[in-house]
Amino acid sequence: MQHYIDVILPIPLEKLFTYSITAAESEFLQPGMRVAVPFGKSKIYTGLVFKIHQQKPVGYDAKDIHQILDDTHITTPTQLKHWQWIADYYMCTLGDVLRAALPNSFLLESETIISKNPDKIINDDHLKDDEFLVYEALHHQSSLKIQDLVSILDKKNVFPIINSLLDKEAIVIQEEVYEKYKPKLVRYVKLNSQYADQVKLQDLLEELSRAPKQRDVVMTLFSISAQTKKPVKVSELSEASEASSAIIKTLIDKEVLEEYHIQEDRVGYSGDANEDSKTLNKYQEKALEEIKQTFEEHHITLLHGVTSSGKTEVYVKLIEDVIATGKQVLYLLPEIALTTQLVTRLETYFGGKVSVYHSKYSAHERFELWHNVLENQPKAQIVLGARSSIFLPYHNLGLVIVDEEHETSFKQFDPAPRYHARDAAIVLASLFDSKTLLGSATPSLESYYNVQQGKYGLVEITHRFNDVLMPEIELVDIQDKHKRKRMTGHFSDRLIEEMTEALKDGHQIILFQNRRGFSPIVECNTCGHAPQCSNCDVSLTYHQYKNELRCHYCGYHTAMLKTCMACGSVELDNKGFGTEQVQEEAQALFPDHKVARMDLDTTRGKFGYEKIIRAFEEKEIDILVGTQMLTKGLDFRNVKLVGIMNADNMLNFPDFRAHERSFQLMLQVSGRAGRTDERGKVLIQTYNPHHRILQQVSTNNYAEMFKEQMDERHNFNYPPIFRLIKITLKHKDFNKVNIGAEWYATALRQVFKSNILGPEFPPVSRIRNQFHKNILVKIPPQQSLAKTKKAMVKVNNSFLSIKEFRSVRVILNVDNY
DNA sequence: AGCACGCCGACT
DNA sequence: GTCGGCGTGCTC
Repeated sequence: MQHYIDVILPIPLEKLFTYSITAAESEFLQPGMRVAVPFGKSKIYTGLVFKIHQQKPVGYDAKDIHQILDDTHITTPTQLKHWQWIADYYMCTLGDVLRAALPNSFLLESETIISKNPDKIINDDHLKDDEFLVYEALHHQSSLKIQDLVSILDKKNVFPIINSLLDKEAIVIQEEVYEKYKPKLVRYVKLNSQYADQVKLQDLLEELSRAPKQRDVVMTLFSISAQTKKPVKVSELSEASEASSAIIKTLIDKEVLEEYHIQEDRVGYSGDANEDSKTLNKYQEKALEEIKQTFEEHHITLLHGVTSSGKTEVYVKLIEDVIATGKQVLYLLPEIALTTQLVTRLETYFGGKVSVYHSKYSAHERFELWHNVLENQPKAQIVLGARSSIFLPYHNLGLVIVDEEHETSFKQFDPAPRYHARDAAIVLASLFDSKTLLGSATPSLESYYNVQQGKYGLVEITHRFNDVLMPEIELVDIQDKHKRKRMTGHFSDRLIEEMTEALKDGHQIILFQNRRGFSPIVECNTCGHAPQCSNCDVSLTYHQYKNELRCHYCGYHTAMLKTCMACGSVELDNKGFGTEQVQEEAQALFPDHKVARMDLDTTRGKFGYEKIIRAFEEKEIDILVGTQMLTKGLDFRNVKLVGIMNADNMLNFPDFRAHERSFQLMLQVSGRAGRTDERGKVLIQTYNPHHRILQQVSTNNYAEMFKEQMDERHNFNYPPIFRLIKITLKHKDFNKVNIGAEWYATALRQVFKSNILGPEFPPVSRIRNQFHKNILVKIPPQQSLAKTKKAMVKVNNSFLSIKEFRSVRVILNVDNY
């Protein structure tokens, strides 16, 4: 009996690949193990065993596998089911999912190793110049890699030379696979245990007073370990105390310090005492009870708690319950919120049971966490992670928490799989037959809609922790201020007043300026009106090259207006202002105070973000100017005032979710104000203080916002009523994209009629020399998703079978919002 | 996706 | 004459 395996390869091909294995191998192999397999003429890839069977493939001979790479499966059957769901739902291949899911160090690729043919002596005369160079180099070095050849020959394509050398039997080549992972040992120091005793410690310090450098080192060690409550690395200590390694070595030799090694294990938390979780206040207590109740009837519950209501403590209680039963917990957060206080907070409650998974972590760290989860180790019982942590090999997941559920960064846009981590996490939980808790102060419309539809349970917390009042929100009409010449740059007199006041009392200020989109929208300087598309609920975008206004959704366009449609003014403006300008102006207004900026530019470095946060917490910064980054998971105690510089450019953003996003963003920023005893204040500057969303923000009226926005979504057939799939065509040839997109859209229209929008150029139509064009498929609520996708795949296949279009890249993005 | 094969222009 | 551009087709 012949045995075969179907293997997932990390390439975007629809098919699985079948290899033949021996009977012994079939005994040993299980789905979820990795194998190295030959692929194509010369490559060896790492593949994952998907299925073991005895069906001989028709039409080709299966190759033998190269090697088995694992002793036990590294993925679980549930995980493979989940991946299959992701591949189906988000219209990508299992290979795409595999590549996103496995830490890089699992996916070894082969490397070609070139060495001399020992059985043959070649006369140099028979070699051409390039060949001679290579052969010559092999005299000095026994083996060479492709990269080495490239640099020796200074040529890109070295394969012809390798081939001719092979023909002449001068060399042999070999494909080698490397295990990339090596455990890493790090040197740590601690005070020798004999000095745990206070008296002995006193004596030691006394003794060291004659060796000031050594004394410094010991003192620094104290302060570091007091601050971080973590083991201290030798490197850290020597850097912080500016002591040479010789001094530290002396101390170790004198047995003052003790040296030890730890296998570097991610950011494993090693502080000892776990703090007991906090007692809940009555609102939290009630919420907790309600969550447990709703879990009786629903698999998913939405926790809608105002900012600073202490949702985290409620999560902590739920997590405690679940881990007591020995199950695992996944706590999903937007990437950026992970770098902050929250991690530390959970670590103080759960200590070594928390593991963090996050794209900033190295391949090694991910590799280790993977194993810890797979082996169901206690230290990975709670995984705190960004979106990619949904791919880990959970065993018995008991609870999934998705915090800041409304965050759009849960959706991956590029590359495939273009999954939404919240939605994929819900599916994951259901595969374990366990519960999901979504948390947000400003839930996404889709989740709240699901509550309304009875799919999710709902629990609300309407009081802030310690009964701190919600900040007072004031709208400042800057159109009026402009008219009355009460503006200094972008600052209204009201804002300056409040800022002066806050600074006088030693409070801190946050100024929020959302970075505007790439293509500017047009705004009337007199009335603030921005022209809207007549078919879609979005603002039109100004396109300089044609001097026209366009809608990016339906393609509607019109010549650039000469006068404002609302008030007739000729002062139409399309200039934006960003955080940098705000920072400059704020500094000029308050020269005696420290103003800092937090946006993509200033947080680029590895710890840039933490540095600014730290500085702000330590009150080294009085005024912090920033973008949306400010809204995520930060807990500043001393902020009294939040200023939103211009609410309009958020509201007028050309996206059907602009209003929802603005509402969420503004409430989230507002939540940064007044977190302790004093009531905070929020000033929102706008040209349009009567805008419904601004009214709803100022009264914190989520229900009304939800209702009105849902009406809009109903009227314009947008999610969550309709579903969306975006198709992007890319090619470096402008015409090809144009003609191709037209063909594609026409083909789709034959099936879906008017539910196809576009093709339309995106705001940035050329990226990296590739032209882009978008088609939007709207899927009515009654229409089967599976059938829709099937029909789309069919269109896609016929498209790609047309010769001229074969080179056009097609990207399918399901739920592209 | 890679990567080889194959067919045309511009240079040592 | 070759080097190398990228169109085309294939990978178990």
